[in-house]
Amino acid sequence: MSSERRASELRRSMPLLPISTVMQLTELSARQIRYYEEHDLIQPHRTEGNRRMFSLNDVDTLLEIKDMLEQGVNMAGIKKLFEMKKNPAVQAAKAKEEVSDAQLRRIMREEMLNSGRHQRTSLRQADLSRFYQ
Amino acid sequence: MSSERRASELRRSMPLLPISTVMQLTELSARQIRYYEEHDLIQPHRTEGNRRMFSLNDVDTLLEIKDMLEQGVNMAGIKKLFEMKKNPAVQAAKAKEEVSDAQLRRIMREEMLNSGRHQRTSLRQADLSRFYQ
DNA sequence: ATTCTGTGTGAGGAAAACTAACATCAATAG
DNA sequence: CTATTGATGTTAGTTTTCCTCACACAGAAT
Repeated sequence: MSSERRASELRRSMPLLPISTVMQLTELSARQIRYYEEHDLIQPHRTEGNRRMFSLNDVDTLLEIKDMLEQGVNMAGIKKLFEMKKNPAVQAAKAKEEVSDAQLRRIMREEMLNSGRHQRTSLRQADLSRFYQ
Repeated sequence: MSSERRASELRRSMPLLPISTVMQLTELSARQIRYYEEHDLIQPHRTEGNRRMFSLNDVDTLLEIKDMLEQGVNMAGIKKLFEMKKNPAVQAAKAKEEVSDAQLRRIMREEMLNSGRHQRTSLRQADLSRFYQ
């Protein structure tokens, strides 16, 4: 009944990684990573000495951001999509899997119109529906 | 069919963590971690700039080392135990789970006597059999 | 034609990590 | 009992990594 401590028990939200590691894992530049933080898409921890420390969740988020950018979505669009992900209506729909693509698109459109009174056109760059199956 | 990249796919042998993170994860001092490396119990990677980068496997190994030290095994004993772990005979026995405690102890004793012609007494500090159940 | 967006780059400064050396204190050996 | 060894602490001096801030720039949007 010896030690039960294991590195595999790591919480995905634990701040473990310096920016250099995250750069390698995501193939993003430090500039890009900091820019996305500036736009509040990630909130890495800070050490006492003000160094950013990233979690595995942060890495996943950055990979999603990279993906969307590569597909032509701009920052504003990504922000909206992330907000939407937190939306209880969307989450419930996704969880129950009782939505068709069309329905999900409608939910998303409503949410966008609802919260996007400003810069209404900012999402036109790409078809967002691609990002939810 | 979007991105399949995930931080959860991380190989446990990937060098991800700086020493500060490993210190927190293991509650070991930098001095201790470097000392164990000096004694070849871990082999962390190095960045281009000579910084140590640790894998999750390294963290696990360090936790094992800590465990053994706390139970009174000295470095020499830990080295032997780690060598034993790599021993095909022991591995096979463990894998097949067809060994009793007594049998495993005998295998280990033989291995110790075999490879430990020098400093035969260095392991006396603690009962090694505790470390294999 | 001008503004906005996302990213590159460089300067200057601070934090974190490195090696090497010496200090310490308990356990072991002689 | 004294001397040695083993594991760790501490400190000094250096190098690397990361930080912020500022300016540059190309392509897209207005």
